[in-house]
Amino acid sequence: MDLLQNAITTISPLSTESMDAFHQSWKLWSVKKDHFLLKENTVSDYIYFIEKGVTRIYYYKNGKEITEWIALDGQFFLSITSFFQRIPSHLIIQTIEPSEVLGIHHDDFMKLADKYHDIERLLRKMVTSSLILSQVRMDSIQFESAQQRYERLLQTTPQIVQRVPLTYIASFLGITLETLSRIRSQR
Amino acid sequence: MDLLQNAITTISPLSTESMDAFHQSWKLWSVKKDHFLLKENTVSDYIYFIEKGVTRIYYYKNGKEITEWIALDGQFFLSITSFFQRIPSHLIIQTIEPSEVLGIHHDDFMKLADKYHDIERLLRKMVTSSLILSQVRMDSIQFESAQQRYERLLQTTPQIVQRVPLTYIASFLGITLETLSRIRSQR
DNA sequence: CGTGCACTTGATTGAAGTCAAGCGCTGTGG
DNA sequence: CCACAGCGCTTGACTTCAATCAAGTGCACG
Repeated sequence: MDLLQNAITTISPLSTESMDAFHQSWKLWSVKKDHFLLKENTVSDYIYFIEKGVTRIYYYKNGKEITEWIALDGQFFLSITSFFQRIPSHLIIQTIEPSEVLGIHHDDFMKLADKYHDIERLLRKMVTSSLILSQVRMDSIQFESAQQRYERLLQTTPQIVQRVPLTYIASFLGITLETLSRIRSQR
Repeated sequence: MDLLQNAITTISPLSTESMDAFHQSWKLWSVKKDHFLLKENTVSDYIYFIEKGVTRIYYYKNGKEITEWIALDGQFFLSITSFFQRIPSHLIIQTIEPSEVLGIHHDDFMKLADKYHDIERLLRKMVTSSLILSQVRMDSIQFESAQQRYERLLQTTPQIVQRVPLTYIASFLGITLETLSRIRSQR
């Protein structure tokens, strides 16, 4: 759990009391490759944190898989709309390596945020950084070429290419597998 | 100020004490058409709320104006990255009608969020809905055709077309003026 | 040993961008 | 009070980036 506690403190430090209460609310799952953490059309009750392993978040759009996010160790991930709006998610969350995954239930998180001001602040900061990330990603999708997006990925998270099949990476970058293949070949 | 108070209560109700303190921290500006609320390369200190009028948020990308957002009466707007990260913004905020604009300073908002738990919660909910909006918009840019994006705009905010020049709308939709013109002609 | 998955390569297509010209208001200076 | 400059928008010709469709290669593992 050290990795999680460390991640939390980096975002927004908690008092000992809050941290204790918060910390205890996380559950741990050790799952194998290709395990489903969230199935289609169910309400996503958890914010997850991946201690070890890789997961991808994807959904079906006109019969095709769209990878929305790939989370490597040390990252939080969730279905934003489902978790916050409490509506069934079209998203599917699946591990793509054997993984150690922590999760906190929506209701527990909200009760704690209500009880402890500093947990509410932590949540706000988590959402804020997610929002900033979302803006950066939108800009990337709108204005960068396929090539530039791939190169940005190589710079920010080079290990992703070693651990995740190209099909998922292509979809995550918003391009087809073929286009990604061509980009990779010409360098 | 009623419109603002109402908007706040809809997002997350505040206690009388919090609402009083919060309410008093907003300043009002009455500005004419084409007034700059935020200039390039300055830190954006305010979250704004438009009581009456229209503003657009834009920036320069390779010498071209990119309209990132258009805010009509009753909406909040801000430079997300600049406000939260306290870094100079490449964004420019300009009114495009004579407008009544309210704003709260970053430091005031943060002090209040620190002091009052329910104001922190309000801020969290504001950021959350902004995040959800950002996700929806990303999906739209990535998967919808120019035509579909225009039609979505017509459905969600039809008044925008009456009040905002097409150049800005095109840019807001992430398409060129020419493409928008062609879309509009064929119906 | 062969079936299928992960990826590559080639040919063709399509949506929207770019460049260029033109039209019709509107407002302002001679 | 007219003329013309410029803005807001339209229309046309051409280009481009990446998608789609279609084969094909090579490796992994059951």
